[in-house]
Amino acid sequence: VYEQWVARIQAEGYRLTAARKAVLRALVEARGPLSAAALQVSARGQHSRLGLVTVYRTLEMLEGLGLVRRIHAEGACHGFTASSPGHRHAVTCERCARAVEFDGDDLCELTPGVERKTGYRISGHWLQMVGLCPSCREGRG
Amino acid sequence: VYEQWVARIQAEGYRLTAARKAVLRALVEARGPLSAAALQVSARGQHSRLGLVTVYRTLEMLEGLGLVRRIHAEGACHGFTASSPGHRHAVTCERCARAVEFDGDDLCELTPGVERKTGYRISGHWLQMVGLCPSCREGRG
DNA sequence: CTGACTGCAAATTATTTGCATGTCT
DNA sequence: AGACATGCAAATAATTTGCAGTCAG
Repeated sequence: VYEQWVARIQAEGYRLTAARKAVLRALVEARGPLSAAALQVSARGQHSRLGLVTVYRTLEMLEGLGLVRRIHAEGACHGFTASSPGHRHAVTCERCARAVEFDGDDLCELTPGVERKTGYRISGHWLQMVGLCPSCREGRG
Repeated sequence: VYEQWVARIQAEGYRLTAARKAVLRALVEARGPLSAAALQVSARGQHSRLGLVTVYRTLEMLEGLGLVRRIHAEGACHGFTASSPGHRHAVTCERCARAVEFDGDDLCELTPGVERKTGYRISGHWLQMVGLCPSCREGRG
C-alpha cells in the first residue's frame, strides 16, 4: 500500500519528504484509527523531528487524495485511517480499536427506501459500525 | 415534545431550572442540528444570562437520557439535535441543515452480512445520510 | 434550608496560521 | 536555484474544570 501511496503523491505533483514518508508509514502500519497526536508519536520512530503541524498538513493532503479517511467516534471525535478506494465503510473494534473496511454496496440498496420515507434526495451517507474483532472475541470470549 | 422532556427530566430526579428550560426549548424548536454555541445564542432568547458551560452540561445530561443525539458532519464535528426514541438514524440536508430521522431497522438486516465479511461481531452502528430536503429541492431544482 | 445548578474565568485540548529556514526536484 | 515543505511558537476554537454565589424542591 505504501508504494501505491508514494506513487500517487508524486503523480499529483506533491513532494516526497522525510516527514511525509514517516506519516505514511505510520498510517499504513497502524492497526487502527489514530489521532493526529498519536500519529505523530508513531511516525517519530522514522523521523524524530516530525512536528504535529506537519502531521495535520499531511493528513489534510492525504484526505484530499482520498487515501485517508476521517473516522468519528462516539466519545472522542476524529481519528484517521488509511482508506480503501471505492465506496466502503468501516467497522471498529470496541476493544482494540482495530478497524477494517467492508463493501458498503448493500447500503445503497436501502437509499430508495429512506428517500421515500423522508422525502430527501439522498446524495451521500456515512456509516460506521462498532463491534468485537475476531482476535478480541477469542482472547476474551 | 417539550412537555415529555420536562416530565422525563423530573422523573429522573434532575431539577428543572430556567437555564435548562431555555436549552430544552431551543433544542425542540431548532430546525436542524446546532452547535453548543449556536444553541446558547438561541436559548438566550428565553434566558439571557445563560452560559455556554451550562449548555454543555445540559447537553451532556440530555444525551445521557437519550433525548438528544450528537451529530457528526464531514467538516465541523458535533452538532446536537433532539432525538426520537428507538433505533433510528438521521438524514441531514446539505443545503439548509434541517435533519429528520428515519427508521433504521432495514440496516440491522445487513449486519449479518457485514459480520460474515469482516469476522467482527457487530454490536452497534452509526449511520448518517446527507441529501437535499424537499423544500430545498423545490426552491432550487 | 441545603444540595444541586449556574456562570464566570481560567485551564485543557485540538487544530490552524505566521514566518524564517530547510530541502526536494 | 527556487518553490514547496517544515517546524517552532503563537493564535484560534472547542470543551472542561474550579469555585463562589443562586435557586428549586
